[in-house]
Amino acid sequence: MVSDKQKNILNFINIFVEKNGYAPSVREICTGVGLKSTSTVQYHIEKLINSGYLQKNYKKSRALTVNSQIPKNKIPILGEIAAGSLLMAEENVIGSVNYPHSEETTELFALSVSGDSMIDEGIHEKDLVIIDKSLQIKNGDIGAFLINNTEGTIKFLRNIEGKNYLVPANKNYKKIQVNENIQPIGKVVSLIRDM
Amino acid sequence: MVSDKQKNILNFINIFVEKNGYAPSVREICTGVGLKSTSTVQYHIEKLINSGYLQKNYKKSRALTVNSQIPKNKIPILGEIAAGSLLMAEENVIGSVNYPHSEETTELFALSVSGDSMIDEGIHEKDLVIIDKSLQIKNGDIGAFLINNTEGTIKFLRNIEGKNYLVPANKNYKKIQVNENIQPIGKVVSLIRDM
DNA sequence: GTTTTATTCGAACAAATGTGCTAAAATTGG
DNA sequence: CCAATTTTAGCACATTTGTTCGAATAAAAC
Repeated sequence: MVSDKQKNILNFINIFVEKNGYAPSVREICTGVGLKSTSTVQYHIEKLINSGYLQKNYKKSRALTVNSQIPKNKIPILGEIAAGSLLMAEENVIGSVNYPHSEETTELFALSVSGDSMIDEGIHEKDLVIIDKSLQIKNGDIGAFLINNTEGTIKFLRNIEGKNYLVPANKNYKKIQVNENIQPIGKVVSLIRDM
Repeated sequence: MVSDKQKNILNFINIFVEKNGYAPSVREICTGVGLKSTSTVQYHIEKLINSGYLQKNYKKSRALTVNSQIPKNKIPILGEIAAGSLLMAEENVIGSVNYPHSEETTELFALSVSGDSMIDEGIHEKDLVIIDKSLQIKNGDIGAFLINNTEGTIKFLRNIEGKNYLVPANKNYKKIQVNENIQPIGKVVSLIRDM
């Protein structure tokens, strides 16, 4: 539907807006994407508008607005960690959430908490925990783990007498020694609860 | 430093950008704030630039950018609720945080939790609670309250035998009957914890 | 190869827009 | 009331900018 040149132009506009805070003029797009005629750019702009990627305001300068596809700062919410598939499979994405900090979102995802094994730490069922896959889980940290390639869980990681354990924050649950069936996913860096 | 008219103009630009996605022209500002001369607007724009509130690009149209004080979707974090001043005084804003939902932010603010009176609800010290001032606190809700115009606190609101109480979620604290010294601020709608 | 379609160019025009200058009016400070 | 400062206005000008038209070129379809 949209040609490479048009994607190119859309991309240029996006970058320009992000950098300058306002949209480029037709002529700035010209030089930006290597075209010599303003009407060529007009031609592509019209296509992009018809395809729903852009909006403009007749005869007003720098009045292009990009129909934002994916809002910034949003990270996927994963429902349950499906068997086998190690995370992030698009099928598992049940929504997205803004995350307060950090611009880079690739290593982050949110997991909806199930169960009450961390209740004493104030982590409730249905809370969203933000997990950073790039951060290693260290002794004393709360981390997300994958058990038997099936079940995702949030627990403390504690080293007791030289051995690593997943330790719940709930007297009704027991700690589990880390073995080959337990795979670390990432560190829990934040918690969001809606009420 | 900046006059009322200048604040007026800044506000107009902000609203315009939010609504249209691009900045207003000098003449649009003219009619927008009720001025008849473009040079008057120029005059104020220059002041705003010198004061650090605006930026512009010489001879480019609609190239005004507001030096965003509070980024979009970000809501102010209030440290402590100062005596007398009912909220939102700029002096009290110690930071800002993204909030996952809702575009409208005027009625929202975040409060850093102090104390452990709600620990059994999993609300910890230093957690951020998001408060919606426009939502009435109903029986059973967790709300933010102002006590003696001095101290801000998070508690359950519970109606017991026809009387309203602020009820903590911690056995070591006692419930307080709502009286004229207790003023509701808003409903707690979310919680954010960084770890 | 021919036709059709998509893309590009160049130039010119009109409108939108930022800017500069001077002077009047309003406000403030004494 | 007078002087200084701030604010406003009006107008003219140069530039930026979106738009239009016609034609040339390139790519795709037949």
